Amino acid sequence: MTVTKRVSDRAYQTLRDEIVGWELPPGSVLGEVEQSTRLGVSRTPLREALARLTADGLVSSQSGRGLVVTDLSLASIREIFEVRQALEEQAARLASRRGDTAVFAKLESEFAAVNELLDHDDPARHAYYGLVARLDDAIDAAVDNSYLTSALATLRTHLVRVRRLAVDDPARLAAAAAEHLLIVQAIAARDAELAAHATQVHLHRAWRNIQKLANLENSPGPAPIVPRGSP
Amino acid sequence: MTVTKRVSDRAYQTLRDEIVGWELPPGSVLGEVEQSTRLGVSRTPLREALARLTADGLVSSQSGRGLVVTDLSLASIREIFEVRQALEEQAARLASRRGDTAVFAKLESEFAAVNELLDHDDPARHAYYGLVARLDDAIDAAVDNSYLTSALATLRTHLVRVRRLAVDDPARLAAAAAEHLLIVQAIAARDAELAAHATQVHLHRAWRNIQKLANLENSPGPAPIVPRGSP
DNA sequence: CACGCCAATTTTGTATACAGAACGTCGATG
DNA sequence: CATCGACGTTCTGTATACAAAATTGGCGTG
Repeated sequence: MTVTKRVSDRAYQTLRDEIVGWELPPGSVLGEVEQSTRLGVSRTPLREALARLTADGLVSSQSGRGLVVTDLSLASIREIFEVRQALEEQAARLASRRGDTAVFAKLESEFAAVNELLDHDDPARHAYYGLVARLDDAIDAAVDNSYLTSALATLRTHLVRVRRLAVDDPARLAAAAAEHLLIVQAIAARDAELAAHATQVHLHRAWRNIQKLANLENSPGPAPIVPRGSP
Repeated sequence: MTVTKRVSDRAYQTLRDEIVGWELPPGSVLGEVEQSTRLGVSRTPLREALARLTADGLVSSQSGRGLVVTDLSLASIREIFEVRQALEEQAARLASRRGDTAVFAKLESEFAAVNELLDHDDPARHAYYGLVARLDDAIDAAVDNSYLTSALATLRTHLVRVRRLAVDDPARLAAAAAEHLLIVQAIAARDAELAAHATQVHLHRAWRNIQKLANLENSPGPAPIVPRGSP
């Protein structure tokens, strides 16, 4: 357990968790004095936390009128996925070349048995997402590229926020697990091209699934997935 | 001329320019009080500037002992290029699909006549790099993806710092211009695949050129390109 | 002579106070 | 009744003061 003693780090993590956990939904305005009193910290460390969140792209200064939580329109999710396509394909390629085969072989066996994880009714799918997180960690370690790793980290933060929109689809989850299995197999077999292509397939299907869900919720039109609003 | 009135922004831009301009070479330690007195600002806005530089990856906290300007080893440049491969290929693809053909056709004619720019002896190659910057801007506008654009912006900041290592090679500059020409032609012709491949070719050659220069300077060994030191 | 510990100083992290700017509101006037 | 302007409130941005932590130097001891 990494105990962060810096107050600004605690404020950052708290706000970040609240944003990705939808306790602070898109459009929420974050006044400095308001949040500093709420979190019990001074304005100085809070400003540092907000600066980091701005750098992450989780909040942005809406026309000078305070900071607001970035919205999650379908268009912005598409933008995230376009970057994700580029970075995750590259990560899959590099991991195939540099990764520890044994590590990915073990992950392969775990993904092969993922049905058991999905059967245990775990409302938040903690076991499954934990396995995916361990795959992400293994890829990060394999690529050994701090720039790529940090870029992927911020992307994943945004994707956790998106996840809320797509959780309730067990069929999609099982399909995603199968797609992950192919990616891990390719990396374990040091097949960079297959890993890259399998990653593209996975992201294509994930994006299509999000599009489908968005169309179901508020059909039709290019409207934002969630209405703006404060808690 | 965008006049930045915020003191923290001025401090950020000043430090950023000094870092990419090698006035603050890699390894320089940036004490808060030292820099705040030097720039004539208080510590609070300076800390915000340093936080942004940290987010950019230009400075990092070296084991708690103050902030230091990130070093530019050959390994770190390779990492930058691995991310660049992924993002610029994607940008080229998307620009080919979404770009304004007329804009890129005009840039195409300018790159075709780039020899004239390179003939005028401009020590800093301002005209040439200005043209490249306009190409970057056109691509940013074409891709219309804020996440991708901001990621490319930070990458380009690092690349300006790298540029110092590769300026003195007119033959390479002419070759790079020809490579850029092909990329622009492909985008103007809406040939996404060719644009992607031409981008890969360009980045491959640019990286090879940097490797060659690094080997010439301090052969052999995986040593950093520049020795660490303060000004 | 080397290793370790203690103290002094510098440095970072946090809090608060002050100033300036922007937004909203209330009132007055056309 | 609508619109424009001025005032007040509230916000961000900046500076400074305070506290805590870490490093460096020196001194003592093994």
